[in-house]
Amino acid sequence: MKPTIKEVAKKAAVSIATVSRALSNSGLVAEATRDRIRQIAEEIHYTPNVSARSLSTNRTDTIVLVLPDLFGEFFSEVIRGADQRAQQHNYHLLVSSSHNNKGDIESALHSMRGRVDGIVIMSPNIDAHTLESSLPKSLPVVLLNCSVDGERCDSINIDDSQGAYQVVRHLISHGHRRIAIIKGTPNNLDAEERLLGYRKAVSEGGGDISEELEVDGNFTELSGQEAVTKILGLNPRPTAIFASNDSMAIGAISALRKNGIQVPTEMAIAGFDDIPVAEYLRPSLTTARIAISELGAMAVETLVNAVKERNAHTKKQLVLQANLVVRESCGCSD
Amino acid sequence: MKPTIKEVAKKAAVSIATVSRALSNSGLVAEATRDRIRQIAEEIHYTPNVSARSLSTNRTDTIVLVLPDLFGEFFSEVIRGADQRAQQHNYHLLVSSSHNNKGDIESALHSMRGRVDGIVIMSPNIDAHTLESSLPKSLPVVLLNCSVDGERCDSINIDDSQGAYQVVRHLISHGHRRIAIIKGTPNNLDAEERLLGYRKAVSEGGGDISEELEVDGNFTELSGQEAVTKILGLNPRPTAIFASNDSMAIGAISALRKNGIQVPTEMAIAGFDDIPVAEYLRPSLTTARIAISELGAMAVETLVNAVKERNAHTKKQLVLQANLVVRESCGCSD
DNA sequence: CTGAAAGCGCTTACAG
DNA sequence: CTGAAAGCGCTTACAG
Repeated sequence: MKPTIKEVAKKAAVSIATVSRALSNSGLVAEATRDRIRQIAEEIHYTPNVSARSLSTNRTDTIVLVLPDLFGEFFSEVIRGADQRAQQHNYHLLVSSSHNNKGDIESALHSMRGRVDGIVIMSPNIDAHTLESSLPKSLPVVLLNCSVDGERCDSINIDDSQGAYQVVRHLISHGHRRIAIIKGTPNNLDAEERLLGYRKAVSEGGGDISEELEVDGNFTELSGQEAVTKILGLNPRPTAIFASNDSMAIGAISALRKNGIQVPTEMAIAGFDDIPVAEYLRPSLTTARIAISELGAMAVETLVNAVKERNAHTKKQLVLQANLVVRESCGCSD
Repeated sequence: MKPTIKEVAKKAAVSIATVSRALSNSGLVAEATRDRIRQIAEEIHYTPNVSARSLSTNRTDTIVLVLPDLFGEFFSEVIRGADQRAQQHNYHLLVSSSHNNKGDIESALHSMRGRVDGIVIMSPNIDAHTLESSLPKSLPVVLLNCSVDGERCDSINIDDSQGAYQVVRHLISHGHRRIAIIKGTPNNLDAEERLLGYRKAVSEGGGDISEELEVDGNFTELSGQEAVTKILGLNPRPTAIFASNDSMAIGAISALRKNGIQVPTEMAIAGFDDIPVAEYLRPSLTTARIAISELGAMAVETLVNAVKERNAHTKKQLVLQANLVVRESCGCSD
């Protein structure tokens, strides 16, 4: 079976305490002893038992990333950034999707107790109370796009309203006055904030504000496609669409093309997120860029710091900017 | 601090053995006792210490998915399927990217010892020897798209050559005789197999076989874009392009459009994978469909079974079919 | 610089 | 049905 510290100790003719110290670089061990122990450990392929170590040290060197979903490039970018940063810090990364479901979040968080040193949770559904009550005390937590305020956790939020404002403002400045929005998932923090940014830009710019211009969506390509049907039924027809994320913009463009409507000449479109594929579409997508993988990396960085500080540090509230990227789909690439 | 089994035992006035049995459903415990213990555990928010349990049981209820990379929709779909199935079986999912790097794979596999009950590894780089030697004995392993043969592990492979064959055959049957291929990453198993399928279809169909038609790529959008430059320089110019995956097809279409070349009328294109976004592109992408999330789910299913069988089962070699999906980009949607 | 021993918090034969 | 006790494999004060 798997060799244990005892075998190493026996072969090296030392105590297990010395083996432990030699292998973990802690405590003073005579160089010769240490080298001998290391070599023997190598020879018999010894690796310390992780559970035993964790039980002693009360650390797991593992963190978890709880995401609402794992569908699409947005989340894969978050994971990529998180994985990379976790590896840099020698942490293992557990991932878990909560399906935006209260029960799933609670059971996920519950089952993580003792399994991880800290938690990054992205839970944009507006349901602050539930989330707050199911968060473990005593364990470092970083909140990503959560509507929970309070100084108990570090948090990172995207400046959604500002990003949406910039995008719509850009459309306005190029003459559009009747701009539809495809909204994100209902009760979703990012969706709400982007809607507010849209409204602010439209009203400031003297554009049409009306409920019929605010069409339902749920952040998927399919919902973007479906929204277009409604938008094309409006009278007068809007001249531009702001999709609350890139996936819906992709779906929308697809549907417009199917209907024989040229983008951007007959209908301008812009999205939000700047997922990697956005620049490779034709027309390439005008959008509000957020550094998605950086978001994942920042979250992990913040969490690792919290773990090192034993959660006794002053909690930070970070905001990640979203920046307008003008490409072809809005028809005003100047 | 976190309550332990002792506190529960004390409050319930029983031994810790009884608490353990009551909470794990194992062993007979009087119903009344069990209910009382459960209630107390609930009250004081007791959760068993995972490390202690693992140390005793020698199980971790965790599996790991080692991927070459985390970039793009392909891998995110694999993770999604794996996560879903792992949750169904009450396993936790660790993810790790190896960057297709020998050292990273070894250290990843090494650091997993004792941390997981089993490993799913996708390592399409052709480097069977290294991989085989760094695989842990005694731990269940499922190989995804690896060129390792042998009956020591379960394995799942995509039928790449057959999929590529179908796609190219389709192009041939619609009159194309000069078809370029954008190859995948060098020394990558899937890339090689797709190339073989391409060659077989072209030669059977009486198309042009030549080295200049086989252009380098590395599975990224950018490389697809770059490949187009070379392809457009060929004389005579090919009438169709088979990109070895969808991401490169997206990059290729982007570059063709930039060059003012209409897809599919002036140049037909097909990809491989059927990533979710493929059907929402305009033109929508003709491709070889593989059930990507299903691949991740199958891998986990197979692994969980191996864990339950204590790895003493007969190992299976599974092959996942790829099926032609005809859409707009090849110009022959009939 | 090294060792003996306690302790981390569980599970599970073994008795009764 | 329940308890006492051994044992899982480490780490880490405490001595020396």
